[in-house]
Amino acid sequence: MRLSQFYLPTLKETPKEAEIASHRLMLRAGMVRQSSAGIYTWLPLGHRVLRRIEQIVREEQDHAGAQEMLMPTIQPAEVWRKSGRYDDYGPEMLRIIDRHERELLYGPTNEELITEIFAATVRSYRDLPKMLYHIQWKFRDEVRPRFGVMRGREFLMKDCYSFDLDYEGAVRSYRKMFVSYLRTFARMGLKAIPMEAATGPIGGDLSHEFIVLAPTGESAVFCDREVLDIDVLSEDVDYGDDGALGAVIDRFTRVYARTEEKHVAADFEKTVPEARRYEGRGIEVGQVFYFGKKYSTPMGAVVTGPDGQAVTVEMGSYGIGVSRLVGAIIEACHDDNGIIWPDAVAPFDVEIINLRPGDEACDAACMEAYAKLQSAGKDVLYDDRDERPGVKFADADLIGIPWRMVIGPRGIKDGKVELKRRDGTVADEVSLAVALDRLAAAARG
RNA sequence: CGGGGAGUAGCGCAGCCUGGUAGCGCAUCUGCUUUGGGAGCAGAGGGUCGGAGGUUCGAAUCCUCUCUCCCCGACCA
Repeated sequence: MRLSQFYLPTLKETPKEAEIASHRLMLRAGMVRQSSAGIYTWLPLGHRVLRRIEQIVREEQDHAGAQEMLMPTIQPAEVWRKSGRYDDYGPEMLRIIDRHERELLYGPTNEELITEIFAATVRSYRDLPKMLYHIQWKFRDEVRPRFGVMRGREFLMKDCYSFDLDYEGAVRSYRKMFVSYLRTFARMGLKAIPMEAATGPIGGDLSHEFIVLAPTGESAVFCDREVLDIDVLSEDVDYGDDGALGAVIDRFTRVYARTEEKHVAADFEKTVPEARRYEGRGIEVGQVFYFGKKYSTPMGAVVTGPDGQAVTVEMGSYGIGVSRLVGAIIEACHDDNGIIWPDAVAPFDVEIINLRPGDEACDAACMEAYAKLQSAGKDVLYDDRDERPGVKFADADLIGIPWRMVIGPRGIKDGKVELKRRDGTVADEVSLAVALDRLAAAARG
């Protein structure tokens, strides 16, 4: 993509409503525009990141054995009456009346809908277990939306639902999702720590929140630093091996890691040596619940068991805040000049900066790099704008593409280009050919 | 929902107290000069002053009502 053609309305000054880093940077980098309180338009740069995050979530869900589907945003009130939540959910639920005076709502979550579909279509224990998910926009009419996309009213969420014949099966499903969440967040370059959680209005008795450590997070968290160093990506997980899943989960859950609500200072001090105590703040990016028959009973999700008897299925639900993750990643990955995207979610892999458009040697080198990187499968942003170098550097820092190739007249006469990582780990002057080789070899994350 | 604050050009703001017909910086457009970290000069365009009523010869400014947005708190992917 040529930057001169790209729809990227960056801002030099910060709109005054934005308080926290991710919100400021998303507005300044031209990723989103606010439409009304807690509702955002995703501009091309932001949309690219959203899609990449969504894709990682999708791949890990599929890998864990879940199947993707798509439920509507608008739901009938009727199914919520059946579960008893229509009145319980309160003013957070956006209620809608259509032209026939039918009561509808914009879905804040989908337990009712999926359970109804399941109940209507699945008859036998032979069809179990099942894990079904979708990635769809939700609406919760928050009293006070804030922090940009981190607490919006409209947000993109992946929600998965598991159906099992018995408790043991439900726990197996829970474990699969637990491990897939560990992998999902790790792939995005995040340290997301599972912490014991309260179950809230969704109900149930087994739940963990996944918390990304960030100083501007909404929850206070306390954990053993040991949990920060666990690597879940280097080993390949066999989702069919319940023992292996249990072992991974145990490594995380045996050490102290709790949010404020569950924190007990005396336990923390007793079980964690002082040097390993981490106290900070975090952002909740996912939560997993086991809730048994809370919905399957009222909604009639019943299958025939092996003995011919009717069995009410065991369920769980598993959410990831996809749009919130965009903000959470920025909170965890930025500096004073802008965003520092982890490779896996970056909107582009490489940015080429032409310091002197119109200069024959610079233009030729840039076009060569642009073409070769693209044919090597890289997403390339080429800053071919007729702007001064300072403007280009400032914008590049702001939008935070992981790799940067700077091509200017000073270097090009010695046959050199500058190759830099936005995170500061690489800054070299090398020949164009060497730079291209190194970028071609660079992992995308 | 309790408490606080703000709506004036795309963004950031001044003007309001003490009414007299809207201004600054950045951005945008044109031209020239510049070009390795947000350039300089010259010129130009752009505003129902959130909205509705009222007071007045006259309202961005005073009064009443209203809408929207933000911040702190309580609640939440």
